Amino acid sequence: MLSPAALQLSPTYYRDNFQQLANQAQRLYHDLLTQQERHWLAAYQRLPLAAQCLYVRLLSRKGQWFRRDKLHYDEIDEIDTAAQQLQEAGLIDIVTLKEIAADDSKLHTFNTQPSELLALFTKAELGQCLSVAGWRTMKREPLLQLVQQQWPENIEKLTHAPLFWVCSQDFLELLQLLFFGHLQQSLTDFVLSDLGIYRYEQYELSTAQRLFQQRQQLEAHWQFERWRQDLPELKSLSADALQDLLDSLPHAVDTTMARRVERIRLQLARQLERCGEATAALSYYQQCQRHPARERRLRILHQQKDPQRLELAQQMIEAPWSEEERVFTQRFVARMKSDPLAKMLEPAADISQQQLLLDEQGNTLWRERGVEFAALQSYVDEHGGSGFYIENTLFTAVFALTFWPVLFAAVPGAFFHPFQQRAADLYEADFRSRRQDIVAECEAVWQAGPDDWWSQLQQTWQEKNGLANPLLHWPALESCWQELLPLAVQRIPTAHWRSTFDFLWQDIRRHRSGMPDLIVFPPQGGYRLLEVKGPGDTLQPNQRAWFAQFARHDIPAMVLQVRSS
DNA sequence: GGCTGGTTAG
DNA sequence: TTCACACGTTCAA
DNA sequence: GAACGTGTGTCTCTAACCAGCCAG
Ligand SMILES: [Mn+2]
Ligand SMILES: [Mn+2]
Repeated sequence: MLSPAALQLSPTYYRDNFQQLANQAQRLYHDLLTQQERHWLAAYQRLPLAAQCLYVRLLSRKGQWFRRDKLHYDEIDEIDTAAQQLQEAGLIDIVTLKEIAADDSKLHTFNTQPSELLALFTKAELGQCLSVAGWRTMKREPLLQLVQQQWPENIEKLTHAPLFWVCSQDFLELLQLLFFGHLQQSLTDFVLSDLGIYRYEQYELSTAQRLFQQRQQLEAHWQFERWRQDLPELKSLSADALQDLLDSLPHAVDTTMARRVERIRLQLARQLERCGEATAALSYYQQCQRHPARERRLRILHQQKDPQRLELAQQMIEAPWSEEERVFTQRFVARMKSDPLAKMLEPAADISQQQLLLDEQGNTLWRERGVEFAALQSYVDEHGGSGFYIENTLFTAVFALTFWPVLFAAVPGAFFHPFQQRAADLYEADFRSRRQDIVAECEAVWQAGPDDWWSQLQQTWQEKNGLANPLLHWPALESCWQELLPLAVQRIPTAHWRSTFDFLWQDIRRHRSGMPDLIVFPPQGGYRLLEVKGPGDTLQPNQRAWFAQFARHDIPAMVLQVRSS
């Protein structure tokens, strides 16, 4: 394990990171940039180091106004010189409150509200400098109201020090978008990685394929990502507001954007349903081609006794979009009381259940560490052997370690910046087929036999330990891995591994969750998966999908109904 | 003077 | 940018 | 019983710093 203290950043780390963003944009996307953007980048690149540093410091802070007298950076000796150079390069403006107060047009030029400038000062400064009677007892809000009313009278008394105005946050945003492909990651990711807080696989970056080919595509993404970022809490929105948002969703310009737009369309439509507008939601669900759009539609149509429900149900039975949808449809249609449809259903696989009564000690464990640990201890006490509380972690981990080279293979477009925890297309349907050769190599290892496979797993576990991977929760397994892995490899038959891996391959995104809580290894050999359920809990849809899969492949899984005695 | 939430930094 | 559980409410059968 | 909403704990990167607020 790397200790964070051992990793030191350069004094100008933030500028160096920004430099990487700028360089990549200029190298890969020069032809997609506007004249203004090119000039901006060129102006930045011509600056001396100290000015670049000051600029990036300011750019990465909130707001566009800064007080000179509040800026202190150890690594920038002459802030005023640097600021002067930035002004000459046209990257910032330097202005005093006196100048702003004297010229009405200044606020307009700087696209600024008085409140943005007042935000630079504390309550005490506002009250004392502007001689507001009784400011000490006022809250900040009413004080601001008062001061704004007398704007611009006397405001120069707040400070004689210059103010810096930085307007090009948009450009930084553009660089982020070009580098990461979205706006969720930022310069912070460089730091966290350099500090060793996040550690990423050293995959090979894809240079052949750009994220954006045309300015129009770039603009569409930019606008959408910004819109997405500013989206308010859905819960706070009225039905009308939701409909407006739904109607203003953009047309996607590529499959990536289409996926993101549709995800939001589903969320908005679902929220619209919660507002009691089920009928309106129907038409939005109809535009969606992914789960749970048809599930929601079928529920609504059924509730409204709409005749169309039969046709929809039939389509869903015949060609489900996902295992979760298939499992839902099978159960739901059974309750729809439609003879023709009922004939189309698969025979329902029964899920074996067992009761588990907890003693006094078990009840204590339940309260203190959760129902799963209580069930685990009680079961192992009674039946002997050993057991582990693993939920999704064991199977996704063994899968990820077995196919590690596949997950991080350098396929065109899969990796385009150094801070990805997964390939861009990991959750796409053709992920596996695009890497078929490497899949075959990895399968050869695990099918070579338990010993070869086991040592390969151990080696990858050691080698990759701690590297970011959505299928691997390292800390959760750390304490039990050495004990658990040999048992798992010996006791779980190859055929079961195969069907489990196949199921994961089928839909990595959805099938990474829903696996049972416990795995137990009885003294007489074999293994068993146990899903623990307290009194008020039943199988979730994704858990049903896994249990259906277990039934198809004779994998020993059951539900443990836990009751306290 | 303690508590809290937002911002900044590495 | 999670995942799962517990608990309470509502609704329909 | 089914479906749903909500709160909770787990996970969250962490710590310093600052302003605002309020109880005493
Ligand atoms: Mn669970
Ligand atoms: Mn459970």
